[in-house]
Amino acid sequence: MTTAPKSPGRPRSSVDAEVFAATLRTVEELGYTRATVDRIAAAAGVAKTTIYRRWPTKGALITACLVDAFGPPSLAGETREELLAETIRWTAAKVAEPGLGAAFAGVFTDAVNDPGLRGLLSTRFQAPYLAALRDALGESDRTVLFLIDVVVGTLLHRMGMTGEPMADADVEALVAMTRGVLS
Amino acid sequence: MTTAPKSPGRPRSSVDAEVFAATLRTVEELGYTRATVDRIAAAAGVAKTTIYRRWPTKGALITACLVDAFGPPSLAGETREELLAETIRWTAAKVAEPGLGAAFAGVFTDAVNDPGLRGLLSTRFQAPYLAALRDALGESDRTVLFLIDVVVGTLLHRMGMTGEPMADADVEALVAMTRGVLS
DNA sequence: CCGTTTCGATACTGTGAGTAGCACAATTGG
DNA sequence: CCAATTGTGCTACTCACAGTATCGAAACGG
Repeated sequence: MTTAPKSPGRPRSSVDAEVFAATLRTVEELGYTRATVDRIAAAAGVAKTTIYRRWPTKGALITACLVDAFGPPSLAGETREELLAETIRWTAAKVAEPGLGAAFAGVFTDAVNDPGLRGLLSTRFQAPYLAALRDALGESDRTVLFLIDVVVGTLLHRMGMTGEPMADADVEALVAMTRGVLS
Repeated sequence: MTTAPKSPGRPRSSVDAEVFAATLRTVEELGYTRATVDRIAAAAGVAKTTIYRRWPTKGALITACLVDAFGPPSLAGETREELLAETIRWTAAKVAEPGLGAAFAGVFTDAVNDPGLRGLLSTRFQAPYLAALRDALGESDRTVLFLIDVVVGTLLHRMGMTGEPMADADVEALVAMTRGVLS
């Protein structure tokens, strides 16, 4: 049991899912910058203060939203090459989902000059995938981090420069290119 | 002669170089977000209004600063492989220069949700390199754009996630990985 | 009923981008 | 020398948004 039903007082209304959905909806509609916390709160039918009671900053909210939307790492594939290829395709598909890519790029953007958010993003979001991939591929942290830089960096750069997610043909080029990285 | 010495009135004081230097200095010292236009102006010994008279937005200022700092594309190398490798090393070195990487990542970040800035960055900064590389490598726009996404995306992702530029060994891994992309 | 905690609403602070207006400086042309 | 013109510094604004404070009301357990 992870739930501790011991706490007194009014329980939290379960609106996390609604807030996450409203976040992605708002980001998809207005972009990351114009998706203000006020607007997200309004879209979720919730007071802004409620959001700030659960997530200390906008970056933390978006990070939690990303963690929720990406879900646990799915590691499928017979060989290591196939596993890596499927992971890249899965990442590309996630980034292409409405709102997700923009939210990712936006929070990443914010993180560049915000060490706190950078740590949060690195710990809560990237770390699980790093560990899972390291074990599944049997590669060093350094190699896996390099692969993450390449795959995520490429996908986000495309998204950022064009406003559109990467086309399937280019995703396959990415798959082919990274094949030689595995030891 | 591109200069038209025909204009009446007080000439512009030549402070562009000083402003660019102050911009990089301030970004290096305080990071992109805290490098406000007020602070950059103060560091350059210039009034904020003077900056806004020359560059309409902060993004435009940083973009101009990047164009100035990166300079024209240097295309050296006997073979196409060597040319690409040298270009990647040159890009990595530029991104690693104090302030430049952070400025690049910051403006890229801003551009994600600002179509105007995205166009500016794409036209004034990326386009010349795209054209030069396309001609020098004899590859399609699509392939060169893919390579730019990979190289720049990877370097910026590393910079963004760690706060530090990519180490030489990893740059060489990037060089090796992209070797197979050329037709 | 009571203590505790959350919720919604409103109002607020703080920061930074970008603008307006003005007095003064530096030019060109007569 | 003088007028017209344009750039500069300065001060003072507007506006948007992140994040905070406060307070009455609501929802639980005991």
